[in-house]
Amino acid sequence: MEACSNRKTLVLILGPTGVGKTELALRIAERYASPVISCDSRQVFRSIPIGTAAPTAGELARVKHYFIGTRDPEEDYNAGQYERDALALMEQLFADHEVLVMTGGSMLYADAVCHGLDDVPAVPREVRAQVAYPRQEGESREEWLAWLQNEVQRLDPDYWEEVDRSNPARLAHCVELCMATGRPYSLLRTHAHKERPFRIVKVALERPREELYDRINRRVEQMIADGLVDEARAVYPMRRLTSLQTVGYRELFDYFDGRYDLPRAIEMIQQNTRHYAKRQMTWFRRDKEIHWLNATDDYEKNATVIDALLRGDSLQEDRCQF
RNA sequence: GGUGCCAUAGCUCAGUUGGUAGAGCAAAGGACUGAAAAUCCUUGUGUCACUGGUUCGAUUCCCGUUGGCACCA
Repeated sequence: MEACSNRKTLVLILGPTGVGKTELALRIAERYASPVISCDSRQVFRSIPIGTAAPTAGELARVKHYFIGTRDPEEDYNAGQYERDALALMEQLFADHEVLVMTGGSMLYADAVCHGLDDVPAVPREVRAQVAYPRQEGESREEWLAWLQNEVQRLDPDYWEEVDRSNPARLAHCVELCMATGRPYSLLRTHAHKERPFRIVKVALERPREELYDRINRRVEQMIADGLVDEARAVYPMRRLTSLQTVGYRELFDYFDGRYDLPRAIEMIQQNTRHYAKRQMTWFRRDKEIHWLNATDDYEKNATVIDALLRGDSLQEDRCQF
């Protein structure tokens, strides 16, 4: 334990959307006099606070937050950028904090902070435009997928052996990087886990499926009552942007386009949010570093567990290697 | 009241010339290294409304019952 002289600790509060992360994070942050560092790929953008369930003005006033509404939806933002931004920020903050609280549901962003992504160059927008669907007027999804498959086979046969060949997002990313660098993407994929100069304690909230889904359904109703439709209408002209490929907006864009009526759009938002929560649970379940907390327990009980984890007297958690 | 049509998965429906059934959607499980609230993969849940008959065997054919729809009164 004395080998672990560096006690700087990041407390990462994870869990599916709607489980109750925000309130727990605020209280833990207050308890440790830490700001809250958001780990959310959509709350970073301004103009879309309602649909992304961003912290409210009241919550933002309670505790200093980072990465909430700090980017323009027009910007390309991604997990790699977030890794750099978050680490730079934490380096500063650790100068006068022993404990920092981070929370959010963006799985890849959390992994990027915990062990880093491979070092890959940024892909110029022109290259992305060449690969993006549709490549020309009238191209079908099938044609695009077939083209991506061909390109990956040609440019990166090794990656072809391991990719999910029916997943256009994966294939397109490979093609973009091959085109941008002139080398196979698989050479960049080392999956080396970077070491961080601080300790990481990961907790995640869980609650019974039925209860979670009920909270999600009700939260969507509340978002509508809070003005989500107007918020979506305001960003409708930018609907093609990556930042707006987001649950709560796509469905309303379809409603604006006359694909279905508002009640149907609301049902779709609820359903897609449930799907999203399910994917998050699948991801987090696999992460053996996570300590699970019952979201239905009271705050005091969960805070006590977190205190214990921070003291390092947990079963196996003291994985500090400094 | 009469006649006709319908009743099959959570929903919408297909189907079995008699050998206990399958699609879409919902749902569940999974994958995941720069769009990750994205993207993709896998899985089929059933007293085939109820009762009786014919039959080796009925979800399928026949009688009746119940419920729904339509038309006629």
